[in-house]
Amino acid sequence: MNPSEREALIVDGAIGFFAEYGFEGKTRDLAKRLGITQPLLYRYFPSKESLIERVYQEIYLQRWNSEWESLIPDRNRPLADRLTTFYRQYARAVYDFVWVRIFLYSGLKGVDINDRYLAIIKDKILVPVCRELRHEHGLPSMEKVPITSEELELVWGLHGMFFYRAVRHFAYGLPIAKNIDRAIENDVRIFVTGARAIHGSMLENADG
Amino acid sequence: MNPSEREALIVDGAIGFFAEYGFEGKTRDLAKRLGITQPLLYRYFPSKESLIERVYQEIYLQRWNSEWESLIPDRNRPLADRLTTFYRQYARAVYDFVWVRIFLYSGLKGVDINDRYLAIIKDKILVPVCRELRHEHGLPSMEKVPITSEELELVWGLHGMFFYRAVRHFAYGLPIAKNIDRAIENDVRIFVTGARAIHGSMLENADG
DNA sequence: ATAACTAATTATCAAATGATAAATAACGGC
DNA sequence: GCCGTTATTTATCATTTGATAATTAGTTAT
Repeated sequence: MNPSEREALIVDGAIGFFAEYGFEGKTRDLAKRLGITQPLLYRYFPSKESLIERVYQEIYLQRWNSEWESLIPDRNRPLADRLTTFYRQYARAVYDFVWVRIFLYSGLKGVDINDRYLAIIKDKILVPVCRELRHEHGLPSMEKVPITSEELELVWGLHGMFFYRAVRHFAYGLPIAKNIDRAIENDVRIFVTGARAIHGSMLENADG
Repeated sequence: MNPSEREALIVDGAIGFFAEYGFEGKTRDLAKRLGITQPLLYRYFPSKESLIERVYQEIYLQRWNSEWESLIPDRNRPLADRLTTFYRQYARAVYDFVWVRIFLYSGLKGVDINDRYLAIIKDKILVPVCRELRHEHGLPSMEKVPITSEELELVWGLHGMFFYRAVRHFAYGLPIAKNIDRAIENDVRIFVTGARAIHGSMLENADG
């Protein structure tokens, strides 16, 4: 088999394998799953750790759509629409066995790539959503009144509704809503409606 | 040292150790952390797996308060109060490094104790919350119209806001709200307000 | 067809790891 | 203080595991 093809096969197999067993999964078991011998892995990757590193790259870099970053601030559309659209598309990217589990395993392991990834979520999605909520609710801009930890917590709440659904399903094997699109629509409606009711009072007695 | 004391020390140490490194953590490292030799572990537990089993017992059984099960249906108090009280108390029990991480590690590992635990969450808390919401919103009782997967998803949403906060903090090391009690109050207000807005329409076009 | 190259396998190493056996240290009762 | 009991340690085993070296098999160019 030609090298680039074989390499892709190994990486693909490694993603599924580590997603299932965690990064302590044994190279021999991975090789068996791939139908190759264990030393062959070392012709393509100098060490197990370097293969794992490659798995991170593959998993994280491929599933982010930079259009989302311009979708959130697009005031031509109602905010609820933008949020629903974003989370539905995001679901198509990350409501996935291997993604969710590798994200959890690597988080528990403390890999730095998670920090970078979550910083993107925060800076490119959550903070912009806060900005839109301020605008929506006629509250002072972030330049005038900086974002508070309580406000950020509010939007992490929406993200939590979304992400915990995946944890429930892919980590704990529980059933989730049959109609994901509708579930996401519900998440967003609850969030938008609820946020309207409390966002204002939040900024009055802010303590950071 | 007397045996029961030593055993408790080992279990305690094991909880913290496995929470940090996962269940693939090495018995020698655990022993070192405890200031004892590795074979001594085997005088108290016949195998590593049995020690892990013991860790599960300790973690899960100790942190459930059966009073919560009667708190949720107590119609003398406003539902929002009951929910806020429950989640604040629950936070005191489970917003904890070792609990959250062992819960995640064991979930990914597929240990059956998680199924049992989550079944309790569902049957003793979430379904009852649905029942209260039905009552609150003047909707038909669950005996007349059985709970739908969409409704259950709604209350899992609140749970997700709550639990993902812990994941963010203890798995990914991110900062969370300074004032946890207020954050929980916000979760509940968003949920109750939002649910009021969508719960009714949910039961009309229900498809299970 | 054969040489050159390289993909892949077999054989193997050294360290790590769960577990056990034998030896030692500590403690309590008399 | 001596003796039996047991908590604990030292020494060690058998496997497992990541990694490497040597060998074989398969492909391509001439």
